[in-house]
Amino acid sequence: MLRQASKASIGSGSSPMDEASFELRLSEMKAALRNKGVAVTRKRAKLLEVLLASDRHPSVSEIHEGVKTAYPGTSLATIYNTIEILKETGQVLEIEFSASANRYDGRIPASHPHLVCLQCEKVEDMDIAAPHDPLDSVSQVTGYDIVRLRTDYYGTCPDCLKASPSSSGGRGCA
Amino acid sequence: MLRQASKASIGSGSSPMDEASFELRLSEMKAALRNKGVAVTRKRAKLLEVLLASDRHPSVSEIHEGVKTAYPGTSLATIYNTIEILKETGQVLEIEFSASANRYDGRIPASHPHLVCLQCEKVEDMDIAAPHDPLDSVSQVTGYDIVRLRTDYYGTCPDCLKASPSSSGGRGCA
DNA sequence: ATAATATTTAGAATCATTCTAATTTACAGG
DNA sequence: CCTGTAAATTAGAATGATTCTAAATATTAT
Repeated sequence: MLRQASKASIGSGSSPMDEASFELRLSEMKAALRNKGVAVTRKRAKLLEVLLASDRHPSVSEIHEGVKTAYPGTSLATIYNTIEILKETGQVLEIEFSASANRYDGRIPASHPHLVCLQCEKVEDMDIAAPHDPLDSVSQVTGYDIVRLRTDYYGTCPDCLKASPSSSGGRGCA
Repeated sequence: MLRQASKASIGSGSSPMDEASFELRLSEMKAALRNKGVAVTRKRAKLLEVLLASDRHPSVSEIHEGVKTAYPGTSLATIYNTIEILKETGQVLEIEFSASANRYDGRIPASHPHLVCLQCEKVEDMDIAAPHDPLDSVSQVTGYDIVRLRTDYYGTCPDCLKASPSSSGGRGCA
């Protein structure tokens, strides 16, 4: 089972993630890497921590910045490499954008909807109950072997609405 | 109102679009351009036809190829320019990818779900009934001014399953 | 220690997209 | 019909995220 279907909590989720879940996810991710036969180096460990510590759904360069605070010489390529491995092991969810950098969710690597602010480019989890396992039903009805669902809501976040109640600005993503 | 909420037709939609709807959409798009004060030049008219004639959700270069059959000297920039105007007037839906070219839906410019084959990169409309106006309810619950929803299902299409029943291949989009 | 392997690196290459500055086209008023 | 102004179009350069490459470094098992 992926996510319970009726967790109807409300609104946008930007909780700082409690210690326990943090450590649990961290171990899961490390285990997944080891499982695949790749080493959990210090830089990779730091990358995982940066990824989990942020509630921003960080981009590769944001992660890079975070890792560099501990290991200044780290190359961007290392971040891209490791993210690639995490994708392969299903330990990170990639949220694609064509007009700006992709964003990554390491906390909840399974498909789930997000709220994307077109103005400030915030990306938040939207932990409203999703329909009722759309993946399965869509697979059955369409004949596709559905492996991933992307659902993103785009608009202006309450903060930006307060700041400038104008409508669409910023990024051109659909 | 955007789309009726219980049109529960089944599976993937790749109908060739009947003459009547084609002409109707074409006029709508042309009217929208004129309305904005931009001319419907021959190249732009051809672009609209190419966009509507294709059930592939074509990319900019596919559109470019189509326009070039009628106007060989057409520049890529013209396609990008016109697509940009269409986006501004809400006459085309952009389906973003970071690992490959964006795709465009001129037939149904409002937000709606698609099926994306990870192997052959087919993009189909998924005309299964969506929940029940998610945009409004999400706006109310989150405080966002939601203007656009992206819902895409990723997997392997029946054709590709037949050809090679292996699992995930191809593009790395989420 | 040593050899074999995996990791990391800097920088080059790629590719879709956007920008720029110049050229061409359309067209309104004489 | 001509002419001037604005819009449309163009080729090519610039951008920016991502991927690739080949060399350097670190790790591990023997």
